[in-house]
Amino acid sequence: MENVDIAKIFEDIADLLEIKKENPFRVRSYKNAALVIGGLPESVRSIVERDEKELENIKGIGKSIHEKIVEIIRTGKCKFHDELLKELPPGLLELLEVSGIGPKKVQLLYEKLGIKSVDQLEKAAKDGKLRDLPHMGEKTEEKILKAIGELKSRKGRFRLSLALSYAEPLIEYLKKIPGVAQVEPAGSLRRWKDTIGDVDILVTCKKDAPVMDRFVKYPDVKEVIAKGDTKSTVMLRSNLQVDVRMLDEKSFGAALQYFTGSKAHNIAIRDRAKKMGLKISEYGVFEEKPAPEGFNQGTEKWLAGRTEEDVYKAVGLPFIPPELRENMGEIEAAEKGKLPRLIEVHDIKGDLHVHTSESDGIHTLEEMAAYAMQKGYEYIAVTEHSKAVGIAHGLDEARVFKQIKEIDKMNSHLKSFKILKGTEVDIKADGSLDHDEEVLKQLDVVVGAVHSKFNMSAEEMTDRIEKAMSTRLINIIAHPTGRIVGAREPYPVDMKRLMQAAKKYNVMLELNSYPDRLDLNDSHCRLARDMGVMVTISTDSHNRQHLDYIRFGVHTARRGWLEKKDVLNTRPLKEVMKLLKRE
DNA sequence: GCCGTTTTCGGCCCGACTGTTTTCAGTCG
Repeated sequence: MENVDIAKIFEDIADLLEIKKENPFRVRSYKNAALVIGGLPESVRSIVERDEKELENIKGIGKSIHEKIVEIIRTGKCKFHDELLKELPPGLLELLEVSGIGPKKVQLLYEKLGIKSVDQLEKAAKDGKLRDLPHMGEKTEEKILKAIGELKSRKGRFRLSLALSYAEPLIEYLKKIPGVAQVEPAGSLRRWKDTIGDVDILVTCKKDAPVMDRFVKYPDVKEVIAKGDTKSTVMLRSNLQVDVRMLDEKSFGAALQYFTGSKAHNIAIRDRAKKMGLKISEYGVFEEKPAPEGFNQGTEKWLAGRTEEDVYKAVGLPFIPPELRENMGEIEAAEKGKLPRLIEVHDIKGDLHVHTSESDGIHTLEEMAAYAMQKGYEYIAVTEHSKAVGIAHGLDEARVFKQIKEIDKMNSHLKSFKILKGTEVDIKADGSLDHDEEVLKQLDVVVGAVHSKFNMSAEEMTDRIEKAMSTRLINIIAHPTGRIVGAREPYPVDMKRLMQAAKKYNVMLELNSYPDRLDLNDSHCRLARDMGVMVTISTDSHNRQHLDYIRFGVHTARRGWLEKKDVLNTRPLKEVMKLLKRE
């Protein structure tokens, strides 16, 4: 029972209570609890196992939800949840996934027509039975049918890199519309989350700029979902939904802050404002003045909203970088002036995990090095697979020696750039390494990685990796959780114990920037930071363009509050060599 | 159901768009 599973139970409870027309604030409590639990860096299970009382310190979790969490951890079930599901058919929850259908409509459909599944809803809409219900007509039927079709074809969220590949050209297109001043993406895209639900773009422009007309005519638009004067929504051919909002310059910062989220962060900021007698909306920060005698409505005075800095300043805070806005301690840190000085993409001085055509890459050593130099790097480490990874043409010892010679020769011609000799040595099932000690000792950097038997238990897998580290031949553990998006779930590993071992054996953890590999996430980064384990951000490049993926890794590190000093490859070559000092 | 430097009771974030109305309810973000 992981955090996501527990969060899902509370989400279900909230939805079911809402359908039952329960107290909306009670509903919100469960929704909020789901949000909080989903965003925790540590598994609730381990918190409960360590000390149940620690749950009391988590904001948004009170007595009742606390008890339910413990119940879920102990028994794997929640009685209250089960009872609600007995009372209402589980299919009702599925109905909520149809866009345009909320709890009120679900309730109505169930009560009047006995609809309790998406299929039944589809049939009723096709038969024209919905139009007799209040607030529903023919158009509603059409909309519902369309939404059901989309739900059925929907593939879930978009990987950040994919969403960016659609969003960035659209942003350029919007910038070219006459009269447009500013165009900024907001939402989870701006927070650089691993996956994106939809894209929010904010625009300021001259009064008569034809933003909405042009936007809905963007060549990649498949369907216009809504078109208004200040807000429009379209579906791109890729099934990525995009919202564009037009704003006054005066409120651009407030809107950017509001639409960047996260929801939890904004609620906390608004709450803070309220306590200061202020109101924050997407239009700005307002001072609320009480109603004068004889009037029942007070007035409000606009205070700020032009920039995000102004908004934060109005509530007594410094600017908080979007990547931190998760209500995970950033507001408290900002209050105390203790926000991290986050790592930047340009801090990266080299890449310590790249492949060439010698194993399973497509570009040669020369080509990879040339591209890295062009990026302004000081060094790269060539880290080919070892022989156990046959599918990747892993190198045996003889080929490693051959590559060492080749690199020495190239380095002798290079001045301000160095190619480091390395390997991505396979950690075999018993924890032994796939290269002899003699070979490994001749290399500048040894990256260790698991490529087989992913179905071990967390205990076994952690033992396996720890044993490999205990040889003291490894500098870096690559893809410590092994996740490949869309291809393989992460393998289980006890991350805390792994980090303790990393500290003991002076090993660093790799944050893989490759977009398919979200294997070291922001929570892991925070854990590494708290435990004093150094991280390296690498691309695991298999062609030279992959070196540009470094920005994804850097932003994951930013979400994990990492600073320049926490990351090995922000350091100049000399320091890196010192830190890699191999005995 | 949660929370508290005005409160252990009485609040709880706010506005646009749509489709249905004829002044508004529901949904969404």
